[in-house]
Amino acid sequence: MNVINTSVRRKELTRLAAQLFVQEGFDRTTVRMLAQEMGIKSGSLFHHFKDKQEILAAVIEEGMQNALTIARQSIEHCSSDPEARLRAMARAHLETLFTDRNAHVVALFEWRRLDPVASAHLSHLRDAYEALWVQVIDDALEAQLIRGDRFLVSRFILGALNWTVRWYDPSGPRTPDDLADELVAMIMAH
Amino acid sequence: MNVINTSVRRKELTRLAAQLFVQEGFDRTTVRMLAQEMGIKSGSLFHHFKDKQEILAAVIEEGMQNALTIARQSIEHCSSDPEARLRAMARAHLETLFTDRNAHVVALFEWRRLDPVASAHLSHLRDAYEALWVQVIDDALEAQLIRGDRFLVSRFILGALNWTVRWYDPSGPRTPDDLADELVAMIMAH
DNA sequence: CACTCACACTAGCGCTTGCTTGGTTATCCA
DNA sequence: TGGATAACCAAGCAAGCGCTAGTGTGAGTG
Repeated sequence: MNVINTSVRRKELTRLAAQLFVQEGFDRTTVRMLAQEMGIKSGSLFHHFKDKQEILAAVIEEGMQNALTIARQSIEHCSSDPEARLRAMARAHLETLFTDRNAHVVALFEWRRLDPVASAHLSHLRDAYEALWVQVIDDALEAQLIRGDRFLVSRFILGALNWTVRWYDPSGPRTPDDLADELVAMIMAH
Repeated sequence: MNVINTSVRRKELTRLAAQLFVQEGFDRTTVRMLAQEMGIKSGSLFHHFKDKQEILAAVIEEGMQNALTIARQSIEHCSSDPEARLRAMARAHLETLFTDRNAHVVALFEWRRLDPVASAHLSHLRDAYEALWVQVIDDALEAQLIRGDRFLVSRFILGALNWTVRWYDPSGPRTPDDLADELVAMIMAH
């Protein structure tokens, strides 16, 4: 009954749960469905997670940790040029969004199903992630790469990026990097 | 048991349902909760709607019809200048999004709960609405007001606009029109 | 060998769900 | 005045829900 996914088994179960949560939505996913997908009986599920809520928290935490790691790496291995950093951040966002799609869709659309304790805990991770964005956007604004109110600009950019999960088709001709570059080009003041 | 909201009573019930669906989500909203909010008993609810699904469809249809009406009016009462049209469209989108917020949040986030029949029917309304957008964006692209791929640009813009329901605070200092203007300014190529 | 412990099972409890039934009341037009 | 009709209610059914209790088992450890 851990807060974070220690065992390999639990990590795998979390991955399967994420898939079902995306497919059916958290509320419609029953513990019996989860158990079947995991190849066990519904009672056995509660050996790994203390309740259904904890499965949701595990899914979201897993996704957030990955996103944070990748975003930090992208920024570090990147020149200090504001445009390059903005592009790198957008690429990293979309990359995590689609390599780890299930977890992120759950994080975006099932957040409100978290109980207050888990929500408070995970909010810190989300804030840390958004802080990375704010800094990159601030730099871009200062360099006059883009224009506008820093609060609104960051919301619009994140909105446009997050909404991609609703329409983007990974099997289509466009790569996530294409999307990122196109978005940056669209908002840049030449 | 109508497809569209004919009676005044049903329209009012639909409005109340929309509010609850936003507050709790469709799945977590029970027919007993709905009935209580409407001031009737849960059984009586099925005199107005044949099942829970139909309530959802009524909510979404109501919101879509309103959005279409307002968007069409905005475009008509507007100069043919591409920038003015783009701005008008963004304003209309945000205006409906916040005057009729509940219905639109439901449409955006509970669409997948519709049964296939209702979904097919309502898809036509949604397509008609998006067609308005595509035309305005095409004009803006042709006038070189904005740059980029028409498909991606329209997705990004709608994404940024739709995502506002997740963070915008109507009691704050910014009006929906402020948001629309800021977004248009952000993506315009000066 | 005895012991622990992770993991799984069976069985089912207590409760909530969407929805139905059969009957009552208020309204309105012929 | 009478009869249709819309709107409502009390009661409850069948199914499904999250979760618990108690048990079995096979692998690793002293």
